[in-house]
Amino acid sequence: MNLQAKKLLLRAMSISTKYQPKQAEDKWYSYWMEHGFFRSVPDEREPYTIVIPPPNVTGVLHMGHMLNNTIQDVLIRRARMKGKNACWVPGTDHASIATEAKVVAMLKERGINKLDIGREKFMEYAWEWRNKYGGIILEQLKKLGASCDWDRTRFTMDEDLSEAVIDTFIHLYKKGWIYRGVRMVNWDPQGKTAVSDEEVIRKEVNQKLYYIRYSVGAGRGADGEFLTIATTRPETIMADTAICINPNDERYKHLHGKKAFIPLIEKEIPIILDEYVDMEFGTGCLKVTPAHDLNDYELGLRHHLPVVDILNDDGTLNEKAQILVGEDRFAARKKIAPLLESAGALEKIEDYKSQIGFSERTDAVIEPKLSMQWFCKMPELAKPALDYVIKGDIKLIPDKFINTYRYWMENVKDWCISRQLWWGQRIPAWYNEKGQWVVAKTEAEAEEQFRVSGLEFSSLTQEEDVVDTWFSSWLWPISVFDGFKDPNNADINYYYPTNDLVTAPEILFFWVARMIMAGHEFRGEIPFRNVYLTGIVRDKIGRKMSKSLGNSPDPLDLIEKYGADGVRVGMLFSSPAGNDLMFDEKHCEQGRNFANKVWNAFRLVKGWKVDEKLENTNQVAIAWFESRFNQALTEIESYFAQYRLSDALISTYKLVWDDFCAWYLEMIKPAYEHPIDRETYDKTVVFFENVLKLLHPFMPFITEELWHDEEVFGKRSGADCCIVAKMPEIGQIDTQLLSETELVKEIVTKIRDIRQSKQISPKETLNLSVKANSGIDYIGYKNIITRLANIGDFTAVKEKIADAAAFMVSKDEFYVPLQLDIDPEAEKEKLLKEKEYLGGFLKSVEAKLNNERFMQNAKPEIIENEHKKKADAEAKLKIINERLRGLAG
RNA sequence: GGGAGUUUAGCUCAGCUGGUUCAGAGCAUCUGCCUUACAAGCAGAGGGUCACUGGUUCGAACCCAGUAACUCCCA
Repeated sequence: MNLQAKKLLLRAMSISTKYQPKQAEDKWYSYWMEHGFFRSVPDEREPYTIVIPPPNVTGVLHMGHMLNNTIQDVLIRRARMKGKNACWVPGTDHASIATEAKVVAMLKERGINKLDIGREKFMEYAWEWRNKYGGIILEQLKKLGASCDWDRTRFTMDEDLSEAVIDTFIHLYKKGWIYRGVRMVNWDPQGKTAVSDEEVIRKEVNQKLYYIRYSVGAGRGADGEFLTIATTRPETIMADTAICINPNDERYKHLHGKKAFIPLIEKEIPIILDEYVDMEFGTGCLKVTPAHDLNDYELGLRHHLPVVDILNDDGTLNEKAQILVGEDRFAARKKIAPLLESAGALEKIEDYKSQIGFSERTDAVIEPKLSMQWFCKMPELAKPALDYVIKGDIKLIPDKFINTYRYWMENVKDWCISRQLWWGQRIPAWYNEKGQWVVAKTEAEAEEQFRVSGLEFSSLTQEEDVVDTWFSSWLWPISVFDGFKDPNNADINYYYPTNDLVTAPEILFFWVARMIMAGHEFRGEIPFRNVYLTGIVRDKIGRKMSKSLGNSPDPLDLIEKYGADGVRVGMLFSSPAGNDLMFDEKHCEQGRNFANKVWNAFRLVKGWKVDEKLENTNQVAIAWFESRFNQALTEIESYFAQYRLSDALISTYKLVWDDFCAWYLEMIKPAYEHPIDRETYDKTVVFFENVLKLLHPFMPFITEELWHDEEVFGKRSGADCCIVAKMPEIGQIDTQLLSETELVKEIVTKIRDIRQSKQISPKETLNLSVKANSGIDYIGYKNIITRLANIGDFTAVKEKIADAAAFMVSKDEFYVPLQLDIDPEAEKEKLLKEKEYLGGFLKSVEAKLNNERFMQNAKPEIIENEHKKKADAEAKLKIINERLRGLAG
């Protein structure tokens, strides 16, 4: 049997050489749940609170959620282990448009039309849908290990939360900050609702620019006088109510005061003058369509033009268009071109690129449309919300977003809060038969108001519209703690303001800014202290990961493949705050490999047998790792304080893989089938426990799994879990020991290098001598060096040794006597190369020291350092010269 | 059109107040290894005009100005 086969057999018999995440994940997640470790109730400890950005109830977990929730879970687990009362509140958002669209689609499949069944029946179906599918995403979060307090799960349409929406609506209305009016809004013809400016996504699109002739003057047709306009929307010419030219445009001076005729329908419209018209664009003549363009609408207001709206709510042409009635706007656009052509009114068609608005939720092309909507005044809400961020009461991480935030808050427009949908909180306004209205919480209160103001009514009807989804989610940090219904309850007083909010920069204005406004308006304080803005998860070639592109891996598949811990580590490896993350599955693989490394390190320690009689020969290694651990811990704490999670993870990774596994465990590892002494073993077990704690926020499952190994850690009580273990605190750091050990590592590496280059097997024992010019006591590290480099004798000498491979570490000389011939020429070449380099270095240092201006301007410690560099280099040069002389002789 | 950001090794990114031999890490690559925890591993190695051009400075990846490319936000 060869070695490979033997090894495979051995593996099959003992515990697996590979970490198997699956069972551990299910087991420990249930265990944590059963023991209520995620549960938080107010107590005497300091609270640490995060409210989840509620994912859409229609949503399924995507990579953005993975990143976002991994970060939140790392923060919450860390806080928990630092002795805070950690509370992470989960929940979902009802997402008006998206959900209503799904339900409408579902009904359509069953042959049911929303309008036929009416509002109440529709809401029944919608609730049925959400009860069936609404929780999926939260279940998926559990697979990731999210340690949310599930008992606190909220939904933005829960009764209490909806009531808060209605109450705040009434509150703002009474303050005069909510009003109703006809305005140009962004109309989504597919969702058949208004959407806010923020929900419109502008994209550049290839279009056609149509040049259309309008005949001019009384004798139209006869003398053939016409003017030409350029438009991308020929199907709206029937809604034109004027032609506009720039009064300064010499080409059209003769048209002042004349009339033009819309082709096809031959409707007479005035030619008006306004400097708004860009003489350079198109022909310099602009068709004015107040009903279907925001700028035209404003132009129309200035010139008192009538408004002719030729579009239905679904984007088809209505009878006011006179022609193409019933056609969809895009179909009409295609069909009108030949009509114009045959009427001799189409001059030419050009290709043209321009920005068009699309609905964020339905991706339909947005139609500017005049309609009666509800608005919320923003300036007074925005002012304090801006101040909190400017003054630093709320920190944005990274702070580069402050500028963007400020710009938006200083240029904020009134918020269109009504939506022509059913799924959501219905606006509490009540109308009589004449269309007069009041705002009231209930019909009875509304009736009372009508009576008080002496208005007649026989029956009242409630406003059909619901409020914008964000009008409920802006209350989230308050409403999840019942802060509206019961403003002084124990929860809100304890948990609010929350600590950290982790979200995507895309919704900084949509959501974050408005939560700050709501926090100030309804509680007089900030809703959270820090906003951690994650990047967008992109694929390898920089495209945003999306379902429609099909470039996003299914997160659950990733978890299946690499384990939840592996995926969490993979997500965090390259995700500094605010920077987009170029996702590569390779990172998850690296995360999985890391878990496996920890697993195997544990197998090693677990396999050791203690011999109580043995003496501890590992004091130096133990002292070193202790210092190294504390040094790394200092670094990691500092990264966390700066929200540099990626750096914190990388530091942890290196501490565990390089320092603990590659160096420390190798330093103390007993020879095969040899026992270990009690003291070293016990210390190592403590180190391992500390390592597990440090790793836990990043890799909760494997750490919990190992934590409970009875053989190594003994039997633990049911509540003694890694998830609630106390995070290690920074202890003593022996800097001299640390720096000397770095030299020791260098010695070991150099010896390994000699073996590699001279083809000496690692199994062959070599001897080593040191001529320590620096005065460092290398013999004190004898145990470490002999074990790691397989050295037999290690002695200190006063003179150099002949017939030995030589190398230098710092300014100390090391000799490995070898039977082999040493090639003096190669040796000489190496030394000369080093000498040349050192010479150059020394020259540059001396140049600095001889530079008067450097000596005048540089800080004293810098100068001192240059002196030291000089002395070191000179010492080293001296040794090299001696050795060169030795070789020559 | 306005604003912000990015540009450092093949890839993803660090590099803080300008000052160590400062040009770094991980991944990938190459070489050698089944060495009794781990081949999902170990040992070693190579790899960069710090986008470009100027300036400030005793000294610049870092500060300033300009240029280019890319990204995002707003109109």
